[in-house]
Amino acid sequence: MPELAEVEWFRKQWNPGRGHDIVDLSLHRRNRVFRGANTRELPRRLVGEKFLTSQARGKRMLFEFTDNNCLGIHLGMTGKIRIEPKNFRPSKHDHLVLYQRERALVFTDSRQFGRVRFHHGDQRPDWWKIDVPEIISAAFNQKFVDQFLDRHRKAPIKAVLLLQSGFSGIGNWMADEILWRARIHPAKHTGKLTARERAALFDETKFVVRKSLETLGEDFSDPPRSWLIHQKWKVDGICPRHRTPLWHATIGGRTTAWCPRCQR
DNA sequence: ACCCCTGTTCGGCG
DNA sequence: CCGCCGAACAGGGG
Repeated sequence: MPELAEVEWFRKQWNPGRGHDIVDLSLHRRNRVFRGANTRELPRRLVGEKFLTSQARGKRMLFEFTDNNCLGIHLGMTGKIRIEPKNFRPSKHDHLVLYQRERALVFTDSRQFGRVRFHHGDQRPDWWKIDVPEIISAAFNQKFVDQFLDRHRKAPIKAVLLLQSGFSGIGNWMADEILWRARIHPAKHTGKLTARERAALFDETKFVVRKSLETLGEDFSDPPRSWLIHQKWKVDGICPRHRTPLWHATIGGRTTAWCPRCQR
């Protein structure tokens, strides 16, 4: 389920463990979620250290520990983060468990499209340095969006909204929500967007992200009832504006829902 | 059985 | 070299 707002909520689930030592650790080092990670060094370095803090960038999360250790976690399609009691016994898909004296911090992912990275050193790891402006930041402005759209003129706008190098943290449902609000057909090629459409796209991206963080990101509560997300997966989904039946197609490689009346 | 999936990466192709 | 597209990854649910 995770796009930027859900990622933000999952990240906070480990907050009760901040300031407490890791006293033991469980992982299955051959699992695909650890691809590229040094799974011998990870337990050796982390046990005995204190979990300090965490942050998110788009769909990526960074968890920081004492002695210059950090974990990067990406949730992929089915990744989840949660807290369990200190005597928790991991099952098949609980790939990483950090045990503290009072609780266990668990990362689970049935499909293993997610990923766990580990880094030790006083510099931030290269995979965290990637410098894409967060959508809620001032650096994500109309100029940045226009330049990004210009670099991808031949692609359908739906596909461009899914590119993490420009729209950091946007995924399939947020992309559809933004296009519906901005009244842009998802298959429209980016180079054909008018200046008015580009401005709407920028405004609605900011709006959808901000409102999603206030609801899903805060306490996992639903976004407003008037949003497209509540209709897009229904067989008989309708446009929340005027009840026109939604259309569905694969655009940009992903299932897409839109209103044929609002979005042309 | 068969088809679907809120993500990313890689190889082929134009 | 750039950028677009489809396939692959893996497992659970309808």
